[in-house]
Amino acid sequence: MAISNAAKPPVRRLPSTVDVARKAGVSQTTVSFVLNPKTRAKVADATAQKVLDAIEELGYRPNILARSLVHGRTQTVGLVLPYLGSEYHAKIVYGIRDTLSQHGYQLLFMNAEPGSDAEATAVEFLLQQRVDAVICFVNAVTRNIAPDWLDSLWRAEVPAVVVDCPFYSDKVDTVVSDDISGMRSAVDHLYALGHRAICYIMDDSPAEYLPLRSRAFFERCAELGLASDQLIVYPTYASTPRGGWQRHEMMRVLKSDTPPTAFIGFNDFVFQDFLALGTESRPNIPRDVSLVGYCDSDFARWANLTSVSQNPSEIGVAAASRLLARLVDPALPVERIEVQTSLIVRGSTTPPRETQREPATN
Amino acid sequence: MAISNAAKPPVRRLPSTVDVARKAGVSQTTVSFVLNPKTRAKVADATAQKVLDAIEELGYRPNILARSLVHGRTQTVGLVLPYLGSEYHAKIVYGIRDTLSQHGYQLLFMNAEPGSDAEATAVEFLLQQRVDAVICFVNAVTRNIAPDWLDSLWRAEVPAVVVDCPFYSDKVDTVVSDDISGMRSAVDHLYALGHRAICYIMDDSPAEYLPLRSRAFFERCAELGLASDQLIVYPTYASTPRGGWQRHEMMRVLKSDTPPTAFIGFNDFVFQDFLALGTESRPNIPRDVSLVGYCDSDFARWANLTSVSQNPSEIGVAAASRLLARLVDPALPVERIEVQTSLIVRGSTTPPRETQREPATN
DNA sequence: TTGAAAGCGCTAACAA
DNA sequence: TTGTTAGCGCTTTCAA
Repeated sequence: MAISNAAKPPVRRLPSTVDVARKAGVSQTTVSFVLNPKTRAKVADATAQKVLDAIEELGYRPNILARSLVHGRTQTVGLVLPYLGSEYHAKIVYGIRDTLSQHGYQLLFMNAEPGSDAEATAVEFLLQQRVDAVICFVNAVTRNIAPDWLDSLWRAEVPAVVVDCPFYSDKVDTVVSDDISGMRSAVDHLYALGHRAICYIMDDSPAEYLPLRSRAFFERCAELGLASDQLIVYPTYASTPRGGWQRHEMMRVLKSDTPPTAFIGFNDFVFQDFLALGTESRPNIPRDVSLVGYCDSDFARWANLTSVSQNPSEIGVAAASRLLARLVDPALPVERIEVQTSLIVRGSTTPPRETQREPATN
Repeated sequence: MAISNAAKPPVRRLPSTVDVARKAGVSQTTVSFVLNPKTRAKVADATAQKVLDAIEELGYRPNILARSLVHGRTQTVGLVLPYLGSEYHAKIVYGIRDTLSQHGYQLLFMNAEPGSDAEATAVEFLLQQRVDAVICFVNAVTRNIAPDWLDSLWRAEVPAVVVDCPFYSDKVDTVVSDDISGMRSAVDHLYALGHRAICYIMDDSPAEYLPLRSRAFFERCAELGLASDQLIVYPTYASTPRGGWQRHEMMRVLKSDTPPTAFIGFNDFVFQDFLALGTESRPNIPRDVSLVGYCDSDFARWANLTSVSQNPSEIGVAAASRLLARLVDPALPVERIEVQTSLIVRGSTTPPRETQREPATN
């Protein structure tokens, strides 16, 4: 507070078109004409050169704020990003950024913890900045509950797309990964290899908000007649478990009466400490046990882990494309776009050992 | 006028203070007074309520662009971020964001590949957006060569801080990690444990642009009388090597005539495939060989890897603080701020095996 | 080919 | 307590 009061620096006015015009001995209009490619031809070359010289001398730089004020458009799309360090989100954003920039839009991000007040503030700030459209992530942390800012977004009638939205919305376009077929492909892959006892490592979402992919695991197991009672619940939200916790849990399950021959993780990282461990004390992968992750992270690539890719880049492209379409025609009906997953088969999956053939199917 | 309105594309003008004023039956000034906390008291409650009702009814939302145009300040800091998926950069940005928001500044990001045209465009765009200050990263990919936009930043006389700047700049404040003492702490740690043959895994920067931490490795080895001819050069820039490449190189070195008893990596990730491997074929960590990484990434935490932390959050705080200081006093002398590293000792380092004691010191 | 002038939405003297 | 008015920097008719 003291600082914001003290922060009263002398407002240094930057050079404007008026300054440039005066220096070049022309009118403000002429300067504007020179600056705008569409009107550049209206000005004689000699005059234009004088203007350009003045611009150079003064270090003039157009003020987009003023331009946007006149045009009523900013050629800018706002994006609220919950996580900066996430490969998955990064790839989505790259897809968005590249698609938008090809169409002359700049992508402006803000970052805020998912579910925080700052997140709502960020959306509001972007709206007040008059971005032409907004892209947001609705994160799992929000527990499938539509945040308030989703409503203000809708009332603002600004073209918007929500990515990763776990719940259905009839107010705003959503782009999501096809979690269900993604998980089915993982189960089916193991089933085809001969596995009949699969342990699922899931996150600790409350049962009523179970992510689609978890629900899909149980459904597919039921359809195939597989037991799905071997489970590890990973405390994502409560607290990050100590290194070694995950390994310990997996070893415990493997030593049980009905040991699984394969694990499926709700993401790749649940296998991290299991794989990083000095191998004396853990089974061989994939000879003793098969592993399937979810996310197709860099880690999966390094660890040679079979994993379900959500094709995040395509998610980004889909989101941006939808936005561009709605920018052209705001009356488009609300849509839910599902992006297909791909199973990336690597070295962590193989048929189960012969010895475990008999008592497998339940 | 009516004609030009009809001819125009359907630019939907959002409600403005004029609309609110008309609806509330007051003047534009009154609306402005109600909106601004500092002048709110000037307006009678009854009048204010009429204004607020009108705002609610119209779905009015202030236009920051216009406000900024008047004030000449945007209360916004622009940030160009080269990598979105990097934990390290994320932690820096969180530090920046939190510090700035405490002082009433919003952080607006743009993202662009380091060294690309888009990066220069992003800086220029932010400047044209009239952000009050700019923070950039100068990445190693730029090969220690000052990018052109650094110069335009300087000429714009906008308060700016460059983070991770590998070269010295007398034009702009820089905040960097103390790479030299960071690497020295890694070498010293191993030396104190008794290691006398250390293999360094470095990136493939050309010799003349060697990162400080690599230079520091060789210098410290020389000071301690350690051989430093065992090297693995990791092709960061050329192409990401296939999984297993790194492990293969490390095994090769370990089977040489003068095997090292420890490795230091120029980051944590060079050890990833070595650690993820089915352990039959690799030595035990730390019994057979010690490992020290650099970055203190999540991976290091999982893998129980000793690593040098650059304290990225502190880097962010330092950068933001410096920016705030310069915002108050633009005449501050240019500074290079070094943030201290911390050696995080974990389970990957231990004294070398007895058998290798004799021929160690060269 | 160039210039004058009217706004875009908002703020802040200055009046009333 | 409220209103009038003059800009902030730019674009864009319309006129010269």
